[in-house]
Amino acid sequence: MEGRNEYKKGLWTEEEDRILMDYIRVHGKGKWNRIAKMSGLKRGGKSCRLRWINYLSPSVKRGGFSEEEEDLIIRLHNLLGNRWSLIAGRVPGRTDNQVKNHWNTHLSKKLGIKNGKTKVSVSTQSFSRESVANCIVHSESNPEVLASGCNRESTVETIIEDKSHAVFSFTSTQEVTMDDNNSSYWFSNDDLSLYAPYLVEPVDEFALDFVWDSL
DNA sequence: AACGCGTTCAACCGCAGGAGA
DNA sequence: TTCTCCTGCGGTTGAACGCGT
Repeated sequence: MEGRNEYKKGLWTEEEDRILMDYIRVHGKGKWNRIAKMSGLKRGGKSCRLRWINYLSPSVKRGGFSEEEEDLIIRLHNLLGNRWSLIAGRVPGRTDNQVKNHWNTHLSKKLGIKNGKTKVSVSTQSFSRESVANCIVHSESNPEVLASGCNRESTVETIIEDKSHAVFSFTSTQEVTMDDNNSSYWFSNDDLSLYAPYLVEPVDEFALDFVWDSL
């Protein structure tokens, strides 16, 4: 059906927009496959639905995102992850596609998030649960060695916490060194959410002393 | 002016789940 | 219960655009 080449693809023309608008104005939305057939458009139902929801609907807000909208999206994304429709549902006038695109092209860069990973910088190599000031990192291959260095891309394997420390155990393709005290590590957001949610969603009482580095 | 390259975002794709026959 | 149709979702693609050389 839609998989075959009987439907037009690509950008919509003004004429197609007008036809779809006129049809919906008279008959209402829904039953998109029927609309596609009855309106005379050579478009699939899915394409018609998407065009209406993301562009033609009067409830869609055009133009750039405000700071308030961005802030809301960031907070909702921390809470919900990539559940764009849920996020969009709480940002008036914005569609899931708009929110998703804006996140991928602007906000992920702004926050230093790439490929689902977040860069966490710590000022020293010890990590106190009370002050949450520092971070102890042990290498998987050599548990005795404190890891340091910049931009190490890592996968958290385990994290052990007691009252005063959190110990990340991770794999890394890079050699672990013991040099500088100014370290940055890349951890997947999933790992952080699971093992150290207070890093992903800062909580005031922990008085986090870390920086979300921008790229 | 022409070209190459990176960025943006509209649109597509595959899949899952719900509704109803 | 099973099947078909419809809708909605998240990831991906590619055309259009802007900018630097």
